[in-house]
Amino acid sequence: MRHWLVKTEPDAFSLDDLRRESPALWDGVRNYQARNFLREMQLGDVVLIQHSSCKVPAVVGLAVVSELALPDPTASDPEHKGFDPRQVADIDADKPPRWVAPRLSYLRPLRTTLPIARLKARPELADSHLVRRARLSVMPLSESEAACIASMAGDTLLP
DNA sequence: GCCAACGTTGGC
DNA sequence: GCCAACGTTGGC
Repeated sequence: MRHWLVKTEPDAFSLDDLRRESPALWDGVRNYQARNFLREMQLGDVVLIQHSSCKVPAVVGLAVVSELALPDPTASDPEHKGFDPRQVADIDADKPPRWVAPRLSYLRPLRTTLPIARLKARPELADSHLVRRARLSVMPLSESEAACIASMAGDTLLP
């Protein structure tokens, strides 16, 4: 079982929104590295939800992968902001879909929410994607990184 | 295939 | 709202 971290803007879709709408399609990702990570997600993997672009950016809660990544329907919808005609071309050509979305099911809030500033201060996380890769919205956590976050949050990070 | 211009993300 | 750190686009 792997651990992942995903970012979401709470004004658009918060942890509470996920709780109300669980399970939810995690759509709208339009970055190739993030897309590759979405493809790697396995059923039962635990996903840390991080609020971004808000007053206190922080890891706030947990979800679990409840359906493997499927073609992101918002990418084939011309009415949608995330529309990408190449998605339609890929599907028509029987190629793997360019953009995908897994389904995530709400788990719980973290016992202690963890502001990004606190995470960035930890030497154990200095080499993590979170610290090293600006703007990446989907990333894996190593076991040791997950263990560090678990201990900071007073949470097992288990489903 | 290089790279300058441009657009976006997201912490601060 | 600023701006650094990116990723993408398109002319050449």
